Amino acid sequence: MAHPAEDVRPPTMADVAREAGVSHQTVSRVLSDHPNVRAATREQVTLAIERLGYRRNSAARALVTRRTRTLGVIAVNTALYGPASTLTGLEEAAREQGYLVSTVSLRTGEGQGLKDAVDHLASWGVEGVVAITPQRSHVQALAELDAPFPVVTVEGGHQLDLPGVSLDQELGARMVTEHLLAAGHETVWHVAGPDDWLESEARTAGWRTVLEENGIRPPRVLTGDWSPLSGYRAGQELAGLALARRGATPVTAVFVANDQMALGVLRALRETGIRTPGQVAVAGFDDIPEAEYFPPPLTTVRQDFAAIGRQSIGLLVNHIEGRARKAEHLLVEPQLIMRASTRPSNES
Amino acid sequence: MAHPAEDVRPPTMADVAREAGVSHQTVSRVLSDHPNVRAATREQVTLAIERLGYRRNSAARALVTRRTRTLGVIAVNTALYGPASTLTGLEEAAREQGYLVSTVSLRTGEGQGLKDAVDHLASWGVEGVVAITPQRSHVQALAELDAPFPVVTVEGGHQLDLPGVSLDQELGARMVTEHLLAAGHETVWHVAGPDDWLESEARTAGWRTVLEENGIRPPRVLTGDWSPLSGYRAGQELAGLALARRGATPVTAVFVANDQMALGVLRALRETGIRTPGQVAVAGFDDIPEAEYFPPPLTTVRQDFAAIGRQSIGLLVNHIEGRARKAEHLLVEPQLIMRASTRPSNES
DNA sequence: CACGCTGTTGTGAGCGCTAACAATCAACCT
DNA sequence: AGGTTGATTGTTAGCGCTCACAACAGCGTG
Repeated sequence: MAHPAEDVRPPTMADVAREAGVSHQTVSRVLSDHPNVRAATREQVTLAIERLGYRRNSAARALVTRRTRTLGVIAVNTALYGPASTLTGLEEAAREQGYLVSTVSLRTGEGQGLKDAVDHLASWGVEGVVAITPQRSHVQALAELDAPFPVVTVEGGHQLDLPGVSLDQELGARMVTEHLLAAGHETVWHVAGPDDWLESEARTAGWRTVLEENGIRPPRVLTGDWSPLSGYRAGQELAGLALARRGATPVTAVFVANDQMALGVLRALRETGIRTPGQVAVAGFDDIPEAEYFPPPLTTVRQDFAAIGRQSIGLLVNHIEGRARKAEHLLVEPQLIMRASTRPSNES
Repeated sequence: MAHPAEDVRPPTMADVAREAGVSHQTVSRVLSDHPNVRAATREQVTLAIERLGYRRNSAARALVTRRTRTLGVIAVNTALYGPASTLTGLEEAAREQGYLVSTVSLRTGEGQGLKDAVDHLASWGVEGVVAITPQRSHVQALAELDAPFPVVTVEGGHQLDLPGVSLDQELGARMVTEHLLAAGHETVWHVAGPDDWLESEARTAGWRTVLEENGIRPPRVLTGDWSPLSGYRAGQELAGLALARRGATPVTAVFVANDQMALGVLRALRETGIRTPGQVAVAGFDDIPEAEYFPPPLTTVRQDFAAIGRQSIGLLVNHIEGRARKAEHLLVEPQLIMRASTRPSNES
């Protein structure tokens, strides 16, 4: 294996053909599992391939077939647990289907960034893109961009005619809220995520619906930005309300729109001397790995990110290969994880 | 099959050439910013490109230049905060340099998975790979794989002759340990990460060195697996030791090898009625976004993931473009973030 | 004016592969 | 036997691009 020159080119199909004593076309047939090749020939070729360490040149292949077998993923905020997990799911599913996946992470979706990302991917000839862009404005921008390939959204809502996959956020919120009401709470307060986010809207909607179904007038919604800090601030406000006790609606249960904010709420309550769940029950959303170790362990809603990834890729590939035409929208079921933070206790 | 319009092929360089009234070669020159093109001609071509919505075919380009301008990333455990953040940094840096980045996430690095990942990327003709494989066995396996392209490791240590970038884990551990000793603690206990991990080893080494430098015999090391649960277990053991009080080495300060385990330790201490930092000070490593909202806010070590990503890509590109030959190893400086969990209090 | 130079443009070949078609041969039928 | 079939293999022509080189203009120089 002495490499005298660095420039030794990798073997080509012609090299293999020569080595096996057949034509390059036969080599091609073996590689693409064409049925009409004699077993003996096939073996010759396979052996030659192995001897030379041959590997098909994907660029040449792409050039002639006009298929790059490459998918793009555009994601915002990839360091967060949710997007990161979805990414993993996407990537695995795509690899199984024989696609290469290329990711573009945006810090936070400025409109220009999105366009650049699409451009970047387009210039590499991706055949389709999955966009994890959970803000309404992004989905809007994406729809208007009119990309030259199919686009599937994750958590992109279904108001526009882009196909997509989402967790049933509303159902998740309903489950939490119902769980809290069932535990005997008179009402449930809510710390929502930022306005523009579709997940945020759906969770708030689910919460509101359940309250209204039970004839309860929903209390004022507090709003955060998903960060622990914003949760902390909301928690301080809630703590104030809980202690004041003169308002018509007592604060004994809070549904926080994600686990990180819930962490902040818990801290604020603790600092104010309010016991959880004794005086105020708290629930979150996402089930991040830390949630089980929060003080106290957090009741939350788990998302099956792997399933979301698999379904998105499935949908995208269907579009690419022309098996789907319309803007289908799939929902994945969430799962309620009950932990100590909403456990009914002996205290009032 | 009634898609008459679906089959319109994207415009080629020849189309642009015809539109602009020049040869395809001139178009190519404009596209690659060749200096010897008359300004007027250049404008003609640019206009034609715009009119037709032309885009260079990357496959054809790759075929003739033998450069795919694609990089691979192999990462284990991408849903964790650290790897996910590094990934973002890598991806941005690569895009800036005009490379496409394709990620392969492995659940947890079985040897076969690694080989498959390299194969997958190789079959797409990546020009180099960044591997975020922080376990010694992975790096070993990677070195033995002898990939047909340069490989740069992140947190891969420098004992093998693979170039790489790492945070100066040992320095980080030293900073924490010194900080705790300076606060007056007689000794510092340590909850380490799993054995095979290089980060784990380096953090333990840094801690041990500082103790020895100060003439303190390091207490027994507890070991976890990075998860909050394992930290919780270690915390229970430490709580037992702290309360027993008959051992020669008092438990008043603990350096936990990552924040998630520290969360578990904190919970165990709290449940046993031990106050933090009053009775036992606790420090972590990573500075995950939640750390600031732990009970109490956690002293920890912050890593500059963006810098790590940028440097890895820089190193890799240098190797690809032949500007670097030897297995250089870069270190990134950590930053100590001091919070309440190690704040000296009035109690002894 | 012949010569070389530089700047600008065009021509032709070929990267490594697949798709379409042609060629060959054995087997089978009437 | 002659023709038809089907399986197997080879031949040829590009895919869209870049590279090497040729061609030609305009210019200054001896």
